Amino acid sequence: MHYTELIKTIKDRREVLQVTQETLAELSGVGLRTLKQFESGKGNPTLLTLQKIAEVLGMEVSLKLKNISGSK
Amino acid sequence: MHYTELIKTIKDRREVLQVTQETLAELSGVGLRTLKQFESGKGNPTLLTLQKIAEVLGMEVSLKLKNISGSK
DNA sequence: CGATAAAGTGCTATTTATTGCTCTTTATAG
DNA sequence: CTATAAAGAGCAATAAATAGCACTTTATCG
Repeated sequence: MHYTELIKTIKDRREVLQVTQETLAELSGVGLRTLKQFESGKGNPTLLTLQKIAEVLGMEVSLKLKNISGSK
Repeated sequence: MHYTELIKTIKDRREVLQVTQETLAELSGVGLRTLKQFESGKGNPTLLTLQKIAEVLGMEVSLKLKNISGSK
């Protein structure tokens, strides 16, 4: 997943769950400023920050192989 | 994927490809020190750093939903 | 139009990641 | 045991992420 895709995934997921940035920030323990920066495409969050955000949204950060045609 | 799993995934993948930390650092543009810290479990890399490392190893960082029983 | 809620931005202090250098530790091979 | 290669770690400078505060922008509603 490209950088902008990751952002969109988080953003979309948050909107599906109808959670505001403010609420997500509180629930995840990530600063509101950090979350805003990230979602507006201006951040380079640490892995920990990304994991905390993903966790609240019922998601997880993972690493997967590219190019594997049989992966689906 | 939990934090230690992510590290292990990178480490294992690097060893499968028989690439040293030094080579991976050069190819990815990430500092050797940073890579060493990460693999030894002492880092909290930025998303960009993780992406650069994963890229060279033919992998990618992704976000996926948890709890979906039918995901496999 | 004005009011409200949510998102985005400038500024800035503090913390932390990144990096190179050097040194140590841990295999592995001769 | 010695030599070599790879990985790990202390130290320190620099760059960057985090975070709060206040302000602006945008969208929605009455």
